[in-house]
Amino acid sequence: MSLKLYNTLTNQKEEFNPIEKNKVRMYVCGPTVYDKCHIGHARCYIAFDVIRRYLEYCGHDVTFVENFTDVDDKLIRKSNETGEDPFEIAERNIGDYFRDMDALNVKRADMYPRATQHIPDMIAFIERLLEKGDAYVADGDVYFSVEKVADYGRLSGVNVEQMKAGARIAVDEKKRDPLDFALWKKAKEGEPKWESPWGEGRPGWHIECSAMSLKHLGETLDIHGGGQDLIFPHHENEMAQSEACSGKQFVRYWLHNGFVTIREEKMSKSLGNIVSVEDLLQEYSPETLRYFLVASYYRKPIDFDEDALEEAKKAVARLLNTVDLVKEARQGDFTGESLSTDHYRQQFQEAMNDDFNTPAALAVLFELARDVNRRIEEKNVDKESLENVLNTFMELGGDVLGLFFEVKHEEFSEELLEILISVREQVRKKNLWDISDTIRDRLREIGIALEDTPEGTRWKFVRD
RNA sequence: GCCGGGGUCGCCUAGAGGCUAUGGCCGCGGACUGCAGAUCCGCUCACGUGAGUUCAAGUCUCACCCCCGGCUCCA
Repeated sequence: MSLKLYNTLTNQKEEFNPIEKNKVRMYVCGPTVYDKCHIGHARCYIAFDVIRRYLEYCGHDVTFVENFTDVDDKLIRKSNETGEDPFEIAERNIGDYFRDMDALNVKRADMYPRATQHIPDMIAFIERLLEKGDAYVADGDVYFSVEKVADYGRLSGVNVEQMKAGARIAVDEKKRDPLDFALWKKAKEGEPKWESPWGEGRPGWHIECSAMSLKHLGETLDIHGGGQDLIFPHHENEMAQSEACSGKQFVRYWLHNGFVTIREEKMSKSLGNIVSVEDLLQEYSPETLRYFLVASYYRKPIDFDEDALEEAKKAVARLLNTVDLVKEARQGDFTGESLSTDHYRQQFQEAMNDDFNTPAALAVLFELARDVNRRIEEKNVDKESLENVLNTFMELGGDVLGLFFEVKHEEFSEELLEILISVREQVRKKNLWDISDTIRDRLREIGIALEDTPEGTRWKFVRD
C-alpha cells in the first residue's frame, strides 16, 4: 500500500518517493498579508495541514516551511489607501493569521520565513541568475529571461507562442520579451526599498519563494503546494528561475488545492462576498469549519453556503458524539466481544493513500462510529476494544484530520455542576418537569448540554 | 480562442471495467424516552444525452448538451 499523489507537473497520480527516505521537504506558499484570512485561505492551509499530518502519520519526518509575503503591490496599495505603514499592516495580519489558523487547529509550520527578512538571499539569487545570463538589468529593474528556459510553460500548460500572440500580456518597454518577469523592481516614490547592486528597489513576487525555499530546504523540494491560482504565473516562474539557478529539478511533486466559491460565485473584492475566517468563527465551531473543508477532496472546488455549513455541523457532531460515548463507555463495566479496528485503519489509509481522499477517509470513520455505537448500545464490547477504538478515532480523526482536539474551557466548578445535576435528578423523580427542564435549558445556553440516559444524566460542553 | 476540471439519490460527497454503487444531511417508519438530546434498526428504483469497445461500462472510446476554473490581482 503506497501513497499516491496527483502531481500538477505531470497531470497524473504518482507514487510518492521523497528524495531522502522518510524525510519530506515541503514548502507551501503562504499568504500575502495585506488583509484578513478568508475561507479560501482556510481551505488551502487546512488541506496542506492534513497532507502534512498524514505524511507524519506515515512515519515521515516532515520539514514544513510556509512563507509570508510581507512586501508587494497589494500591501503598498493598502498602505497608500489607509496611510498605515505597510510593515505594520503586515505585522497585524500575520498576528491575525496565527490566531485564525491556531483556532482551526492548523499545526504550525517549522518555519515562517518572510520576504523582508530574506532580501540579501534574493539579491544573491538574482546575481547568480545574472551571472548565468538568465536575467538582465534594465533601468534599475531586473528581469528573468523566459526564452532561456526551453520548456517554459511545462507546469501550467500555458502555450508560450500563443501568449505572445495574444493581447493579454501587458506591454512593457523595459522587457525584452513580454513574458519576462521582474526579479527586482526599481524603487518608486514612497515605497519600501532596499539597497541592491542595481540601485534601490524591492524584490519581485516570485523570487522570494525560490530564494527562501532554497535557503531553508535546499535545491530540490519534495512537495510544493499552494492554491490552484498560483500555478500560473507564480509557480511556473518560481520553477523557471530556481531550475535556471541550480540546474536541478526544483520540485518533485507540485500539489494544488481547488478554490472555494461563495454561493456559486467566485469570491472577490469587487463582488464583496469575501467571507473571513474571523467572522465564520463567530458563527461556527472550528470543528464544523474544518469538517466542511475536509469533507471534499482537496483538488475539487467547494461551494460555500450556510446550508452546507449547517450540514457539516451536524455531520461532525455525529463523530464528536461517538467519541464522547466511547470515552464514557470505557469508564463503565463493559464486557463482550472484541471489536478490532484493523479493518477501519486499513480502509482509512487506503483512502488517504489515494491522493489524500479525505471524503472517503471520513466515510470510514462514520462506519466505525456506527459499528461502535451499535456495540455500545448492545453492551457487547470489551473495554480493551473501546480503548482501542478511542485511540483509533484520536489518531485518524484527531491527529490526521485534525477534527478532534481539546479546547480550553473557562474555569468553572465541576462540583457545583454535579450538585445542580443531582438536585435536578431529585425534582425529576417528583415529576417536576418544568424545573428540571429550566435547569437543562439554562445550562445549554451557557454551553453545557445535559443528556438523560437510563444510566443517569451526563453532561458535556457543546459548541455550535 | 487556448488549457484544465466536472455533470452520481431531494441536497452534499466518494467510487474510474466485474459480487447487493461510499459516507453524510434531509425525509418517512420503528426502538429507547416524561420531554429533549444522543444512539440503534428499517425504508426511500442516483451514474447528463446518444452511439461504440467488451462476456461485463458511473468506470474505456467518440460525438453532443450543460456547468466551473485558469490564461500575469488572487489560497
